[in-house]
Amino acid sequence: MEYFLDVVLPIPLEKLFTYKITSDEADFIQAGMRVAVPFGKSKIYTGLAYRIHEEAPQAYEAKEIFQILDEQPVVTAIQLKHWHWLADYYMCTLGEVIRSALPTAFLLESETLVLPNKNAEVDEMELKDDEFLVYEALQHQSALKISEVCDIVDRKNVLKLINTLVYKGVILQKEELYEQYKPKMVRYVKLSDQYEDEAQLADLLNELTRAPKQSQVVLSLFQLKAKNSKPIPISDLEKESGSSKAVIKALIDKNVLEEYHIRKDRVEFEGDSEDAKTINLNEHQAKALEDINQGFEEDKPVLLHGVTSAGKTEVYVKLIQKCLEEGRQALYLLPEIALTSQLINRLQHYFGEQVSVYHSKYSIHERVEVWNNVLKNEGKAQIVIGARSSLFLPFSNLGLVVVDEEHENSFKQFDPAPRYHARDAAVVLAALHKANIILGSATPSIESMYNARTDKYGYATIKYRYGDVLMPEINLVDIKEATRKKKMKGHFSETLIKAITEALEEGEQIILFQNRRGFAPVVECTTCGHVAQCPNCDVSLTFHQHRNQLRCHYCGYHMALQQACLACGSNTLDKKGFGTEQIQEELGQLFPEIKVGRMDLDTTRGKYAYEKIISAFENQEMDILVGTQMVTKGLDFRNVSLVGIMNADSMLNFPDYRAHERSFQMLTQVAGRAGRTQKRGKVLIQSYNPYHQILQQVTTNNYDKMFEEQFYEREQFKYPPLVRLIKITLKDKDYNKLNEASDWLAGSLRNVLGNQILGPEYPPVARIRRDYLKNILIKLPRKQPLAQTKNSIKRIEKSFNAISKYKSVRLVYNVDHI
DNA sequence: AGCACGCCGACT
DNA sequence: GTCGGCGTGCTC
Repeated sequence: MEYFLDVVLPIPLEKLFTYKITSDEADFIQAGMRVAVPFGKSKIYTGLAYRIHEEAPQAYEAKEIFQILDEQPVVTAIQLKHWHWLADYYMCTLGEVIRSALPTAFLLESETLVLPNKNAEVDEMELKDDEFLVYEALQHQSALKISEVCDIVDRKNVLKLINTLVYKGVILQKEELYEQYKPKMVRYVKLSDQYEDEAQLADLLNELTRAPKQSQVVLSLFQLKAKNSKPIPISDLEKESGSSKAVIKALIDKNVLEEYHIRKDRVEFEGDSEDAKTINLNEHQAKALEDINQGFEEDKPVLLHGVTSAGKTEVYVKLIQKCLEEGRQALYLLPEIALTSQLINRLQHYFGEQVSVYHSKYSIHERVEVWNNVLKNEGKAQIVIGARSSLFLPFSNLGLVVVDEEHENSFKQFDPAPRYHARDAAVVLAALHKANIILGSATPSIESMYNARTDKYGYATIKYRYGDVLMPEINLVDIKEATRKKKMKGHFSETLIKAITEALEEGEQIILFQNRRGFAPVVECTTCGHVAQCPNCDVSLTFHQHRNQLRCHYCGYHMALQQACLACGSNTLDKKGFGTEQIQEELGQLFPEIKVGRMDLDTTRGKYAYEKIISAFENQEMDILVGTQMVTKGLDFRNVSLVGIMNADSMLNFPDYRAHERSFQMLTQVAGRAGRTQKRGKVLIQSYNPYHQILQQVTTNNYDKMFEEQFYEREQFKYPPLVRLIKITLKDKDYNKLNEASDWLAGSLRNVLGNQILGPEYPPVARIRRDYLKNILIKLPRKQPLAQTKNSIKRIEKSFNAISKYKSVRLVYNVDHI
């Protein structure tokens, strides 16, 4: 009997690939194990075992698998189900889901190595220059990677070269698989066994009198041993004895000390914790908890709508505690890693070492460890806090999902497929596990509120801030009027300057919100009107002060700021608009003696960059924090009494059906950072149009009014949640081909779906990274069967791909595009 | 997606 | 004349 294995490969192809396996392998392999398989001419890929069967493929001869990589499945059946749903719903392949779901360290690929042919007689005169360089390099090194060969000959394509060398018998090729994950080993030391004997030990100490450094090390070892009986890491011994690695190494070499290794988790919690039972909820929180549990009884997701600073976290902690008591795992999803550090501290305070963290700033090794801990249902992974990718962890027994700040757009993944919305995917995940799920926000998304009002979701609300703190006082500042009367200093109105001065005098901190990074978005020549453009994208370059550079925020292109205009040569360059950097600089001029910090994409690059800025601000090392939307997201600072929004108009005027909803959320959230203690906080919103309905709704904290109006508009103009949106983006380097192709595609779609098709249209930025873009939007009525429509779309895509001139045009689907 | 094979311009 | 560009087709 022959056995076969269907394998999912992490590539954007619909189909499974079938490999031949032996009957032993067939007995051993289970779905969800990783297997290394040959793919294409020479490569080895990691795939996921999907199904074992005995049906030999008809059209081709199946290859044999290369290696089984796991003893036990690393992916559970529930995960596979969930991933199928994702691939289906978000119109991508299972392979693409796997690619972003598995920690990259799990997906090893082979690398071609070039080895010298030891047996060959090489006539050096027979080799060309490039060939000789490679040959010579291999005399000193035992193997070269392809990329190293490229460096040696300074060329991009070395394939032909390598083939020639193989043909001439100079080199051999080998495919090498790398296991990327390596457990972290900590080095420990102990005294060699022979010195257990008192007499031997005395001799040793005698001997060492002439080596004071070494004898100090041995004495320190005894001191450490006396403190507790735990193994002694070399690093501790180094510190205790105050001597160098070399001294310890000498002792190890002399066999006085013995070195050994113990495997250690990279991420560990140290500290004390307090029982979650000690939390006392106030009456509002307790009522909310009751309503939540009511919703859970009915097996519904529940929306928790609590004002900023209402104490939602305590409610979550109670829910998590109950979930753990039932012996089930809990997942806490956050939109942004910026938020995790504050939350980790709070959760660890209650749940100690049961908390694990999972997000993209963790190293590939740390991710594997968390993955394995979750898979084995280890104690330390009972609660996982993480960004959207933690949805993919191998939970076996998930009991609760918390989606905090559920309105956040960053829950939707944009660039690589799967373009999923973590909140919606979490609802599905919870259903698969029969787990409870709670979505929390101070400003729920229109979608979730709609679901709550139509009884699809349960609903709980907290209308009062924790500890009876008052909602902040929000005032609008008309800067149109102020500008006319020339009463602005830079971007600061007199009102704002006065408020800042007052807060500083009181020793309080201030947050200033400016939804744009960099210094000035546009640099324009006042003589000829020329504006510096990105050569790869259809946008103007943004000026960044600290590096004196012009940068493109789409492709990362950058150039030094020119002294003179590139078009006409005059030196009348003027910086228009303003970003966080410029605000920071203006503050320096207005208030020279205070400390100003900045938090935006540019200042939060490293792994601990967020933590540094946040804790510096918490410790009041800065008086004012200037930031982009990052500062709006759930951060909790005690001493902030004033929040200033530099300009509310740019958000409101954004050309998008969500602009108003988003502005309301952002402004309400950032306002919520003010006055989190007894003193009532103050918020100033500068705007050219203070009578805008959204600004009025923000100042009166009228979510309901905002919801009614926005919902009405979406009903009128057919936008979600009343319809489903699928956006198809076409990309091509050739402008004319793109236009032709998108017209063809839109036309074919119209034949089937009629006036549900909008476009094709150019997006606001019509060229990115040298690719021209065009969008086609599909608006599907809620009741129209989704699966059927997607099938029609996929069918049309097939015909599209069959047209050879459109081959180079790439299609990107974005379901429920935001 | 990679990565091969295959056909056209700019250099030794 | 070759080298290297990238356009098309396939991967069990």
